[in-house]
Amino acid sequence: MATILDIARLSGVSKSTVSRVINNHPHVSEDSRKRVMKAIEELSFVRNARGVHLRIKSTNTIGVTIPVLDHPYFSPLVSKIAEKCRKAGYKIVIFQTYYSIDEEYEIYEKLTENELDAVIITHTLLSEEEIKQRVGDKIVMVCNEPLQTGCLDVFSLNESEAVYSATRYLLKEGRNYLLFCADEERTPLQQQRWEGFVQAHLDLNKTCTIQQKISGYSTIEEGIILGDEIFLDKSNYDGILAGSDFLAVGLLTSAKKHGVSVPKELSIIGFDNHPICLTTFPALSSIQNQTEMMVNDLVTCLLDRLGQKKFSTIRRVYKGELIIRGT
Amino acid sequence: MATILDIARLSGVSKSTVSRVINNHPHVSEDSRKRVMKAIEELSFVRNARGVHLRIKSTNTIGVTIPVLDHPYFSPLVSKIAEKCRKAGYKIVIFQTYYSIDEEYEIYEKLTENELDAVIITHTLLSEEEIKQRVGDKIVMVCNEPLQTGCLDVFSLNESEAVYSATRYLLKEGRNYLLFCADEERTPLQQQRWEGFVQAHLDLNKTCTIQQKISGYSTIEEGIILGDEIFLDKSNYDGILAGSDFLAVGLLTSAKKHGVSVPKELSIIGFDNHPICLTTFPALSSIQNQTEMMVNDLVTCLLDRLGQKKFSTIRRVYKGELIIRGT
DNA sequence: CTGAAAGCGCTAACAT
DNA sequence: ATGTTAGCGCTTTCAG
Repeated sequence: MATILDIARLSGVSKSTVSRVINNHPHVSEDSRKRVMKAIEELSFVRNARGVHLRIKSTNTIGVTIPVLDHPYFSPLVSKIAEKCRKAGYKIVIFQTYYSIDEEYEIYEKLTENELDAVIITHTLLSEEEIKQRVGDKIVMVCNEPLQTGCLDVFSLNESEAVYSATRYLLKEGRNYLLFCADEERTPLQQQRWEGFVQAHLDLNKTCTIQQKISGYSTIEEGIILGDEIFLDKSNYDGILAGSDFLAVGLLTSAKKHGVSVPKELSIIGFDNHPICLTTFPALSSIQNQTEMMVNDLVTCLLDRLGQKKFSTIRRVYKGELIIRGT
Repeated sequence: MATILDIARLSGVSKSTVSRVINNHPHVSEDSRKRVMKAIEELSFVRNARGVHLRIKSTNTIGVTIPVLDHPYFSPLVSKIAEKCRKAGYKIVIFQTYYSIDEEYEIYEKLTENELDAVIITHTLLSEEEIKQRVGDKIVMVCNEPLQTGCLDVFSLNESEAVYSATRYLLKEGRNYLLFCADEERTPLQQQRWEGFVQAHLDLNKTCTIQQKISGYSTIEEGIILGDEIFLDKSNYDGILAGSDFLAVGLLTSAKKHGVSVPKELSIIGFDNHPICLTTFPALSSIQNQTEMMVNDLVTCLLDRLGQKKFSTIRRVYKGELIIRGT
């Protein structure tokens, strides 16, 4: 592996000049430049990023977390974030956390150890305070997870309101015994959703117990499995709030199999308004959120932070919209 | 930001000893260790990875490419790869290529510039030779893309055979005019699939023209759009080989909408055997591949390469299986 | 068990 | 326009 020193020697100039050429600095004679380029070619030199990073104290890289790569909601979300950051000239790398605290720790470590210039987290099992304490004055931005202590910049959706309106809708439609399905119940997001669910019941003078909540299901397969359990003994649920559209589709598939008629006997509402909603019969009702705007604002804010602008932490919440289709 | 020098000074030892403590080296007195730990605590020191990387000439990081994050086939695939590598003690980072050659170049650059110890590519628009020429003796492994010139280690699926058997099946069932849908037709993978399609026709003495091939569709939405075009003017296709299950589901949705009866008038076969196959009515026929085994073998091989073992390039192909359901 | 010293590859004042 | 020099933060011989 040739280094700039090798290039310098071969082309008869100094390291500095080589560096100038590599980085397209002005004030290099055409002659020197040519000789350097030739040497680079000959030795097939490539810059060693490790040296650069140490020297310039930056890696121009932003980390983005995702619970698991293969996720119908988070994949498109992170994809959007990534695209925006790239356009702003940053390299972006994606980390899976597997809903694990230890994985999260590792990412914050990468940040504090300077492998990353900033990280964007799309979900977390930690409190804002703990994150803040771990990363100090390094930049971390929260996307999608509704944290609210103001330690970090957070851009999130109004989860409780979305669920509230969906729940209220179902109850007003005459549904009496609803099931609430959470994905990973430990996150603040899921807690907010549950609160919306409970609040809607309260406001309409309906009772609602913790029995109506079930956690840990999110995929199509899991929806089918869960449905097979629920519908086998002819449950008395007449409405389900699924934590994701995929889960909802799995439930719907199972309901059909067990002869439960949707929406006659059972109503189902999904989450995220994924295109899959259009493929079922009847088409799946769902909740759509303004993720696009959320991502735009977040990245704008991030760039300001990276540009050393000073301002107090930002917290912005985006509204959801209930989309009623056939289920 | 405190450095080991600060720690050394505060604890009254040398940089070397601090380094030994940080890295859990033996031969450090209990006393020194304690003083160093105390200083680390006091100054809330964290190691700067940039210095480490430069010094140890490694980042312990493996890059994995994915065309786009939000992809029903690649997401689970990359997820599996990532998990295996992590278990082997490597950090892994994921890069989106957006089916763009320039993005690919950037990743190879990261490899040659030593930001990465190895990269695994799950698809490519380049030839093996060009990749090899760009990365030299750095490690790049190919997963899923059926390259065959032997410059690199490649682990791939037998795409042509899978499509061949599906096509043959449809033709034998009496279907006469099939449509072949490719995702991104420039890749070798898609070319192999097309070859399988053509070969099956040849072997059964059927004609087949380039008109029967269509490219650039892969999502549910695109399936619906494509279906809306095809079924509007009552096409005479009586069978479709969709490049992915999601595309197939979109097509199926559109077919229903236009009153095209499946499987009576039209047969559809998807690809990848995603759980979504179970959610349609009739359930979607598809092609299942041995991705699990492919990933295992690939990572094993990668670890050998990283462990400096010498052996000539490996090329392994895994068989697919046609799964006939209702469509 | 510990410290001194060299050096990984690069950039950027500063001087000329 | 170019070279000299210092140094980013760390690990690792080598000597003691």
